[in-house]
Amino acid sequence: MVVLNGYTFKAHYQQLSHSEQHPQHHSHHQQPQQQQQHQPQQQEQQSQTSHLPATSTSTAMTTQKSKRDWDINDAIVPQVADIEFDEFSEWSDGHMRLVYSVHNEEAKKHISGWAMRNTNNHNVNILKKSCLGVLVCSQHCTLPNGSKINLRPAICDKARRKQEGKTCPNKSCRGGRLEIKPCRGHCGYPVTHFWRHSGNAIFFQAKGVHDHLRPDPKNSSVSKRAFGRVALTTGKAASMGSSRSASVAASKKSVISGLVKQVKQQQNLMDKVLKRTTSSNPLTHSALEIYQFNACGKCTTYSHCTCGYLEDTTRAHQLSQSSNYMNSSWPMATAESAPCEPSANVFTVNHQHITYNYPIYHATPTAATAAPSKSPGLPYTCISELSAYQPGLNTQSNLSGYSNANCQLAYETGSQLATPEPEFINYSQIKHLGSGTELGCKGETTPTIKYNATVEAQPVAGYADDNFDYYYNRESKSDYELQQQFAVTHGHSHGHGHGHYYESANSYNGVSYFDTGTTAPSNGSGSGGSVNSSGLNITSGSGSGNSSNSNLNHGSYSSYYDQYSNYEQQMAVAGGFVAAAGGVGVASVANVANTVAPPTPTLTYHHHHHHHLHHAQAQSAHTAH
DNA sequence: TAGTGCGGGGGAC
DNA sequence: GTCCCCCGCACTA
Ligand SMILES: [Zn+2]
Ligand SMILES: [Zn+2]
Repeated sequence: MVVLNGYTFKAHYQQLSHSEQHPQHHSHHQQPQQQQQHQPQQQEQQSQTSHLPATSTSTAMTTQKSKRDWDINDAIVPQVADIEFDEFSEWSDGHMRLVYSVHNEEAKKHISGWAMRNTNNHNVNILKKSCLGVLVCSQHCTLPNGSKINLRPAICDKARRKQEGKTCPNKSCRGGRLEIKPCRGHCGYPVTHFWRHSGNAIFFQAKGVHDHLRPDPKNSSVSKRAFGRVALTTGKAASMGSSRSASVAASKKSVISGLVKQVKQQQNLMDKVLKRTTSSNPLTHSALEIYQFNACGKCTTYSHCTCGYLEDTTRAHQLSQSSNYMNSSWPMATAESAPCEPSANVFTVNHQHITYNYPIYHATPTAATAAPSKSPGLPYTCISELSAYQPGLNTQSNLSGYSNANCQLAYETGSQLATPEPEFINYSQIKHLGSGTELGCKGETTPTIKYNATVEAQPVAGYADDNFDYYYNRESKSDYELQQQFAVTHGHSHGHGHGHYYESANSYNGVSYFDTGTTAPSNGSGSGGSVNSSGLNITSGSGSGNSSNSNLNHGSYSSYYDQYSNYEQQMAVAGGFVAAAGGVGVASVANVANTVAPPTPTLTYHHHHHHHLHHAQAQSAHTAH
């Protein structure tokens, strides 16, 4: 099952929606990586295309809204039945959300075919990764099999540095050097993946559409040659993995397949962009879908955004002119910088960096006009396209955290691989969120908090079989929303330079980490969580992660396991929900009656600026005040 | 040796 | 003060 933009896409629905828009695509199941190299990207691709937003796509889909409408940053994410887990998608692309079983080995490892590297978002509960793009030849040479150099950047910084500048593995290439073609698939920033463990599920969310081909696997012939393991003879197929003893026929065959593969990938890549240009009317169904599909929700400009698709014939043209892969940068460089425009009274979601999050929606005419200035020195203009959204249309798309806003960002193609990427609620913003103030783009100061669950303009026919509606679909402000609001308004605290975000709950104190392999401890007994009623300073000795507490799960992904498992279970009983991104402390759930207000998740920020305290120490110091 | 995640902290803003 | 992002550490495969 796939959840996209607030909609649930069961297999058949995916097919349906897909066939409606992209009849050429079918099954959404991904191929194993091995096969990937030999098969067109189509099938994988479709996973992405089928995730085109749904807004008004079809009645079926609209009515399919379910408790699967979650965002990785929701305080509460749905609980998913075992049978509903998605198959692992190695090449997920586009804005999408998947739910895996905690027993899914691949999911547990947070792997991806794309070169995704860890990004420190200072949120131990949500793992963020950003795409490193691909390694290409500076000469853009062509391999004997007709394809281009398209290698997988090493995840390890050191290893990657060694890769860069190496001579092109293509023997027929003169002077080519390997260089990184950074991913800019998410409003000019790298595509990001988010992982979060909760209950019996692993929640995965991807943001952005890769603007580059899938990198060859590390063990590809070209890769081996490039990095010194295997020699690649000029006549041999490069990335197809043909053996040295391959016959001429086999060689030709692989050459062809190599060509076919990359050409198809390229085609798909262009399709991803071109399809966004097919409609020039932002209000048309497809345009709206595309909006939702591509918008990062934070950036508000689309005129130059890599995510853009509106009207952009120029870009499309340039794209189509590019050879096998696009140039190191998008044609946006030639685009004009569009001024920010006020948005209508529409909702959007604030995806500021630093992530604990409850996406912040703002519905102010002027809110979405600020320039995020995400990356200093980089031209980054924002225009809200939200005006395309009429409240009556369907704001459900916002539920997923994606607004129909785009951005424009042009920055140097350098070795900068980090990910200044649009994200979630900003801690500093949280603390400004008070009563009904509003917060616009980064840098603005007048926010109105709206949560995923509450942006809906039009109540959707509910699901009688669970409490989803109760929490998510009620027209009036729900308890859930109130909780969330409380959480946020109280979640702020000592926002200082370096620290981490922790979620805590007023009624909680207890173990911080669970073994992902086991069920969450029953009514957790506390192990050091200390909570104060203000929610300002909550933590536990184990709060810092895997370093200081024997209670910790030393699995590499234990941190992403929801801390609120107990509560989650309670909620599961009560309403089929899983409480969220818990930070520190889970505790006597008994106090948190299932029908009563859930424990208020609060955000705690540990100040470490210029201090070298361990978390436990930091906490003591902190609570001392 | 590389992949992975955690997290300190410099420094730009 | 905020927070992007570089970097090192620990651990694993
Ligand atoms: Zn080359
Ligand atoms: Zn990418």
